[in-house]
Amino acid sequence: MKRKPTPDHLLLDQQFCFALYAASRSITGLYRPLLDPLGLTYPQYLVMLVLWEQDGLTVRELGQRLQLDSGTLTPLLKRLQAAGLVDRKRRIEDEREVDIRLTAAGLALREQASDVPKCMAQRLQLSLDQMQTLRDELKRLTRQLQLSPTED
Amino acid sequence: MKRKPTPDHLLLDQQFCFALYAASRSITGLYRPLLDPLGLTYPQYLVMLVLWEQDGLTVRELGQRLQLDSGTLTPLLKRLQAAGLVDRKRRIEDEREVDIRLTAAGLALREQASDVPKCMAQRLQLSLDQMQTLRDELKRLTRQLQLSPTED
DNA sequence: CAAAATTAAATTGTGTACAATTCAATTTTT
DNA sequence: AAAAATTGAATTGTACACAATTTAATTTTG
Repeated sequence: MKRKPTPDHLLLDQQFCFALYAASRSITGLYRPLLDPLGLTYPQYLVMLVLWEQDGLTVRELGQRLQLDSGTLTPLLKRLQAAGLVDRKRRIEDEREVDIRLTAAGLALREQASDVPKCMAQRLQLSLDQMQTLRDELKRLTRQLQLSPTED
Repeated sequence: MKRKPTPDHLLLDQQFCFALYAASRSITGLYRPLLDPLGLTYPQYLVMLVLWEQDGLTVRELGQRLQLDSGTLTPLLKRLQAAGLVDRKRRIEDEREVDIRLTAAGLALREQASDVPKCMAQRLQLSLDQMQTLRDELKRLTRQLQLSPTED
């Protein structure tokens, strides 16, 4: 008695989601050798990108930007603080909120990070155009998912 | 004295990699309500997909397929074993290797999982064609990165 | 064939992710 | 204004990821 083979739609190689998951981890791995010298992990680098863009955000605002909650951000930010890259202090206007500010060292690190995107782009072997197209499709996808989380 | 603004290439919204990272986590979140009833996490679901496709792989072979190492797989597989979905035992031919086999319950779960891909596809709001195109681009990207990890 | 090298899992340690709860501060209601 | 509801971080607990080390088994070499 033969066993039914796996239907096509359950094959790993058919899964859009695995392709995404694998690509995401692959790329994080590609960042590692670039970020190690800066003393940053990839999620920490993302936090720094946001702060370089706009300093003095609260944990909540950082979370909105990066789609991460306080359970992830609080310990991550404490590590950035321990590394001397950010300061954390309660807002005077509202003591519930914690203000995250770059230190001088944190701001200075931006210069060192300045080459990272170019290095990555080279390693990715994608044209700028391909990269933008793919990026925008992914952004659209993410936006779509966040608008209608369970409906449809 | 004005501070230099962040150069464009360091803006979060410009980052291809953040788009990928955010999309990946978004989609994992979308799987959660579908997989919860099966008692699986998303990475556990991926392991099950591989085993449904080909039963009796070693930890190493599973790792190759999913790009995960034993540090991730060993505890994950122990949890699947604790859930009664797989058996783990040393190979007789080579006692270093651990053979992972579906239990009857593990095999039976495939029927329940059968609708998951269709549900996901619906929620993603992408045509089958768009999904395949995007998937194949991501696969190509991952393959590319694994071929030339640091060179170029 | 015994020592050295290699290999496969497991273990250890660090750092995310994220659900759920807690705690304190602020707003809203009554 | 006091009680109730809400909000923002932090905390707790579970589950990945992944580098690095350890352990045991097998191969390769001298």
